[in-house]
Formats: sequence, C-alpha cells, structure tokens
Amino acid sequence: MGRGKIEIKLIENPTNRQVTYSKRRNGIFKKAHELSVLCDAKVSLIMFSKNNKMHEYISPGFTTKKVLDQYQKTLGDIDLWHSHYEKMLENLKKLKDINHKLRRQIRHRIGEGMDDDLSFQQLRSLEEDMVSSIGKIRERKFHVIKTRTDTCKKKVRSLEQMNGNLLLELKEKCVIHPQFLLHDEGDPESAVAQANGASNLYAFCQHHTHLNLQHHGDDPGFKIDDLRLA
Amino acid sequence: MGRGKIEIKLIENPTNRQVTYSKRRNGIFKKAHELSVLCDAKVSLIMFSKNNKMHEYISPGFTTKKVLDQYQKTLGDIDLWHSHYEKMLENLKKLKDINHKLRRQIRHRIGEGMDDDLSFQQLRSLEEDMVSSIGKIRERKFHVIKTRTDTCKKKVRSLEQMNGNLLLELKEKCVIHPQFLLHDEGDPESAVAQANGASNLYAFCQHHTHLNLQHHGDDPGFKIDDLRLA
DNA sequence: AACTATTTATAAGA
DNA sequence: TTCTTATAAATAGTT
Repeated sequence: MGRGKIEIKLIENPTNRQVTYSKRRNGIFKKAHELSVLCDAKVSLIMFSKNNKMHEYISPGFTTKKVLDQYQKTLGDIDLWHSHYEKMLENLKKLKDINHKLRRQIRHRIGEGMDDDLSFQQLRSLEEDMVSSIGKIRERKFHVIKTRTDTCKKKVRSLEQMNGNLLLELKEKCVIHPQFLLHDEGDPESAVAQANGASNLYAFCQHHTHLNLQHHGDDPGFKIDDLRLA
Repeated sequence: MGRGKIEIKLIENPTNRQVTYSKRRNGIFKKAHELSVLCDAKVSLIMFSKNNKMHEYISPGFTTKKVLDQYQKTLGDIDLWHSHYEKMLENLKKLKDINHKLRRQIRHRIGEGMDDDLSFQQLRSLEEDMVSSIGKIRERKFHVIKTRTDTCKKKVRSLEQMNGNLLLELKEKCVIHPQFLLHDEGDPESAVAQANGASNLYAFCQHHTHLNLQHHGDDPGFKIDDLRLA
C-alpha cells in the first residue's frame, strides 16, 4: 500500500528502515487500539527496534503484569518461571533448615546450648560419641607426630653418617699430608679450629634440625574454621 | 476501510464483534510479522478476546520470557522479579557454602575426614577444644542427673511422710473404734490383710516410683540428630 | 513532516 | 467460517 509494492524482507537502508519502522509502528498501535475498543479485547503489544528502543501498547485498564499472569494461567502452567521459583523457595527453606540442625549439633558438641532441651540419655550418648571421636583425633595426632619424628630421625641419622665419613676423610688426609696440619704455623689457633671443624659442623646440623622442629612447634596456632557462632 | 466507514466504539452485536475480532486480529498479526521482518524488530503481541481466548504473535527467534526480561531491563529495574531472583540465587549459593563448612567441621569433630588436610597444630587445637567441650557436657550431665535424683529423693521423703501420717491415722481409728479390727470375725485372714494395708500401700508407692525411674532409664536411647553423613 | 498514488485491510453481503 | 467486492485506511516513495 503505497506508491509501489514492496517485498517483505529486511530493509537494508537504515534510514528507510527507521522511517518504515516509525510509520508501521504507529499503524499497528492504532489498529491494536481499535481492536481493543471495537471488540473489548485485552491487547498487549511490546516491541523493540533494532537498536533496542522499546515501544509498548497496552489496552486501557490492563497492565503488563496482568497480561503475564493471565498468559501463564492460559498456557496451563507451562511455566515461564513460576514453578521454578517455587522450587527455589523450597530449596532455600530446606537448606536453612539443615543449616539450623547442623549448627545445633555443633553447639551441642561444643558444650553450648546445653540448657535448651537435651535429656540425660541424649547427653550420655553425646558424651560417649565425643569420647570415641576424641580417640580418633588423638590417634590421628599421634600418627602425624610419629611421621614427622621418623622423618626427623632419618635426617639426623643421615647427617651423622655424613659427618662420620667426613671425619674419616679428614683423618686420612692428615696422615697422608701431615704438612696440612702445620701449614699455617704463624697462627696455632687456626690449626685447632681446623681440627674441630668437623664436630662444629655436626653441632650446626643438630642446631639446624632443632630449629626446624621448634619452628613447626611454635607455629602461631590457628583454630579450625570457627563457625560455631556465625 | 470497507463498504462503509465505522465508528471506533464497542460493536454491540456479538456475532459482528466476533467476526471483526477474527479479521482484525489476523490483520494485526500480519502487520506485526511484516514489521519484524522489514525492520528486524522484536515484537510480542498477546491478546485476549472478550471470552478470554488467547492469541499470541511473537517474532521468530524471540520468546515471551526474553520479552519480559528485556521489558524489565528497559523499564529500569522496576522489577517484576528479576533482582529478587538474583538475590535468591546468591542466597542459595551462600547457604550451600556455609552448609558445606558446617558439615566439614562436624566431620572433624567426629574424627572423620582426618586425612584430608588437618595439620598437627589444628589437630592439637581440635583435641583441646573437644576436651573442654566434653567437660561441659559432663557437667551438664551431672547437673541433670543430680536434679533428677533430688526430685526423686523429695518424692520419696514426701511419700514416707504421707505413709507415716496414714499409719498414725489408722492406729487412732483402731483405738477409738476397736470393733474395726474385729468387724469381720468369720474371716481372720481379712483382719491381717487390713492391718498390713498401710505398709502394702507404701510398698506400692515405692514400686511405682521405681517403675517410673526405670522407664526413664530404659528409654530406647536415641542419638542426637545424626546428620554427619546426610 | 507532508503529500499522494497505490496497495492493503476490511465491512458488509452472500 | 470463508469468499467477494466496494470502499476505507495505510503507507512507499517523493517532495
């Protein structure tokens, strides 16, 4: 309907397209309004142009929300999101509930919240449980410490052996080249220092290992994730 | 556009109205489609006739849900539900996270999951914590048992007193009305039964109390909410 | 934004 | 409902 017939396909020229969009949009809006008046129909017309400008027509006395509600009702709960939402709510509730129970259990295991409800029998069972748990924890603790101690011992033994070897080597060298010991005659203390070198080295090793142990032992202790009151 | 011009106002004749609705509806749908093709626009057209029949046009590659999302975004978060939904998702995530941490803590307190990561220091701290907690639980247990014992003792004392009073009363009655004892001469055993009545009653009371205690003590022990593996 | 030749939509009738 | 057709309305291309 115009000076010439047009094919129904994308208008490539952006200006033309924009003009046509405006004209036809008005046309549709007018028709939508006429329809809603002539036939007392409820019409919702929403459109977005290529550059995402939105235009909307809604029959008088109608709202977009009502359209949606009715839309869903008519489409028989084919569900845009309603049941999804419901499920989420339910899920949320369940999680909160579980959370509550978990906190409660922790409180009890910590020895708090004792006055709210626990019966003697429950307390007894809880105590038993705790005793058994503490046993497991101690077991694990001893396992960890034993592992570490063993590692340490092995280290020490290996260092001792190395030390022995060095001493032997040194002695051999002294026997074969006695001048080694007298090399720096001007300073007798230096010879003594050399003779004691090996055992000094050993002392250092021990000291070092010891320090290592100390370091682990003095780690600024941090408690396990303390959520009990979060 | 038709054989005659019409006024834009409600068509009173239902048949006419229905016909016009059908025709014009098709007209609008056609125009909506043309618009979406010619101008690459996204169009959503939903309408309900007077008798609530629904008809819908949606541009190809578009969905009603998308329309709604974009509708809300464009209308500047006047929010039909979008931000609400986002908050819910976030909440859900947080709850799951907390839940996970709580479970982990409980596992550790139970002595499970020891091998996954705990350091010696953490184990030591956990053990200390458990020892202190178990102390509190024992305290509470003793408190509960002491309270119950005290209540029991009081009950016993009160029953003993009642028993004494009844015995006295009975003796008095026997002194004032000696015939009471001899009322039923034909059956000497009955007299004996009467004389022993009071102590029998006492025995019954004791028995009853005892039963009560037994009942509490033998309650089919149930553990505290065992969520550790849920 | 107006104009107008033409196409399109549709009211009324069958 | 669908078809027909006279006529109203919409609009493409132009100014």
